[in-house]
Amino acid sequence: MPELPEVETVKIGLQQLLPGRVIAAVDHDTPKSFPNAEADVQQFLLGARVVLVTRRAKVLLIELSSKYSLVVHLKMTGQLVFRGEGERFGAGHPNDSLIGELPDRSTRVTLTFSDGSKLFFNDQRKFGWMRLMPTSEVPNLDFFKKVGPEPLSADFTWQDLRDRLQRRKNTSMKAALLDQTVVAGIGNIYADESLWGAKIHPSMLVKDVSSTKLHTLYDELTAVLRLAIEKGGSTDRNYVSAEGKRGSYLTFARVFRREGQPCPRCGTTIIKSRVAGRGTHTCPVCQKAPKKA
DNA sequence: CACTTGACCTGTCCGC
DNA sequence: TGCGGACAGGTCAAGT
Repeated sequence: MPELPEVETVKIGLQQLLPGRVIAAVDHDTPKSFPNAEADVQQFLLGARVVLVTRRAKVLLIELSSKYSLVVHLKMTGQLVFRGEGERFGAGHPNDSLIGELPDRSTRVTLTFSDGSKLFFNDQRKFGWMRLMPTSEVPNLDFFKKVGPEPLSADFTWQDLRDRLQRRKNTSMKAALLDQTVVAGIGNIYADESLWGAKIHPSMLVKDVSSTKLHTLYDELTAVLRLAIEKGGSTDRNYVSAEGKRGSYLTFARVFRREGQPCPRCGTTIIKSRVAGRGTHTCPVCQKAPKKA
């Protein structure tokens, strides 16, 4: 579900809401969603204070005063929603919350803070997880050792994008952009949106795309990620912010989920196909398909 | 090694 | 209305 802009939006919300709160209790259902030893929970989670909330790639890091961190991956359908004590508002409430009473049937973990407020980890498909581990060991996770640079960091240049994509020269542009070891945080939505922006067909092999096009892709990718963060991310069905609010980027999307509608650049009907095993949206005129091999 | 495909889960939508 | 199959924004393991 959530890609970089969605996880960033959740992080911004949690960083405003959580630091200083002390964890008083935890409830969870499947070990898959919360794969932590009970002894660690007792010693390093309960009684710990939240110090800082950060993000790397699509992963959230909730740093605790115990020198442990809660590492959270929302995968496809995860949500992290905060509720103050006594708050039970749902859809239609003035705060624009998308979801209702919590916990609900997708709630996998509930953290209760000493002031009565709660953080709910919901995950319909159970792909996501919330893992407690020493903060110092987080960078040693396989995922973090392999993951590529943050596309919005100040020192990430178009040449970096070009060089890293070209490590996957024989694969499609779409597969290369989705590869988290190339660049961190890009998923299906922003891959399609940025490739449309740069007029690159997702099936084009990386080696067949010019440097000029890759420079344009860098501009489009960074712009679309920034816009999406500004709009609070994309809500298709599941995603909500830490406050339970929808993101509005899809209102601005040019091709994603817009099959059958006109291309905003040339008016041709947007089509949906399958590239790299994923639903893929393109303008058949703006994005010229490579010749079949 | 580089690259692709299937598995992990639940819910929803679409066609018959 | 019911049922089967395809599909959904991510990542791994296993396959070619």
